[in-house]
Amino acid sequence: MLNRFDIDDTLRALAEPTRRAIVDRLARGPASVSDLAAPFDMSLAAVVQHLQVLEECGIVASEKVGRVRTCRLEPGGLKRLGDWVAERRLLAERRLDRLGELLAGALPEEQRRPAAKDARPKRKKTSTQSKKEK
Amino acid sequence: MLNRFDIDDTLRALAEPTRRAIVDRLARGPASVSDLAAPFDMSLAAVVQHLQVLEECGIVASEKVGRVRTCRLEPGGLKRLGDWVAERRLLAERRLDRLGELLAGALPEEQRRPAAKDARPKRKKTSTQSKKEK
DNA sequence: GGAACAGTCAAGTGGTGACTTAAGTTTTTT
DNA sequence: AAAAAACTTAAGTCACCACTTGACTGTTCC
Repeated sequence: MLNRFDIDDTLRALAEPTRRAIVDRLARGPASVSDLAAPFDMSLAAVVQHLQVLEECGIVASEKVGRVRTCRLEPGGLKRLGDWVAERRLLAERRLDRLGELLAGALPEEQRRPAAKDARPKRKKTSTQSKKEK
Repeated sequence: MLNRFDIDDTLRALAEPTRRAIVDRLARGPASVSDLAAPFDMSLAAVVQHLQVLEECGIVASEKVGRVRTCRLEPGGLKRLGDWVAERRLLAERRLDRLGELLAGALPEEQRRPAAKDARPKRKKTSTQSKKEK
């Protein structure tokens, strides 16, 4: 229920320099829409649109009082992204750890193939292996 | 150095479901281009293009041996994003802490950070340009 | 040698999203 | 009451980007 925000929206929101600059500004404290718009060389309407995007994915919250809308960072927004990143890093790192143990453990110095699913006959062709990347 | 990658590319790369799915797959271990492409209902060329994007921002690395290109996660890629997020979260949270202390009135003034500068201008007397010069 | 495999390259297309301007609303100031 | 401030909404434009197709290169298998 509380997770009506998904990571896709979050990442798309932050994949934009202007919106990231807004986040940077808001990390230092709340601000009005006009304050947020001031540094940018674009229309106020454009900044409002950016704010809508940030709000729809839960990174920013705002509240209107009188004619002024005050925006602030919503802590949960960045947390969700941080968690997403941490998850993947952990997964990949643990995999590497296991691989390391495997390598340290029981391997002769024989040339090792990357965890082949099926054993393929190593027809070693000693000739030039052109590794042109790119 | 190794920091020719910037956060903009990283975030734009991950702001795309297919590329995130590729990252998820690679978090479980290396895979060939065809392996990566298999789950998707799109051309191989499209997947290759996604991989190029992921590689250009340092999230994925790959190496070609024979006719097979094997891709893997580059740990630094996700780390940089994690750091970026953590920075902002920390900034925002510390601000909230200071605010909380301030409200509680529990601090002798000499221990306080000069937070006054941080207080937002309630009113900008110089209501200069509501319209930009452009 | 030739077929199948694994990927690469280039050009083209459609949709999305970041802007614009222009007109409207609500609140505050004078 | 009128004007100004601070947004808000809508409609339109344009560039970019995800994806396609098709032709091509290099490698492995029979």
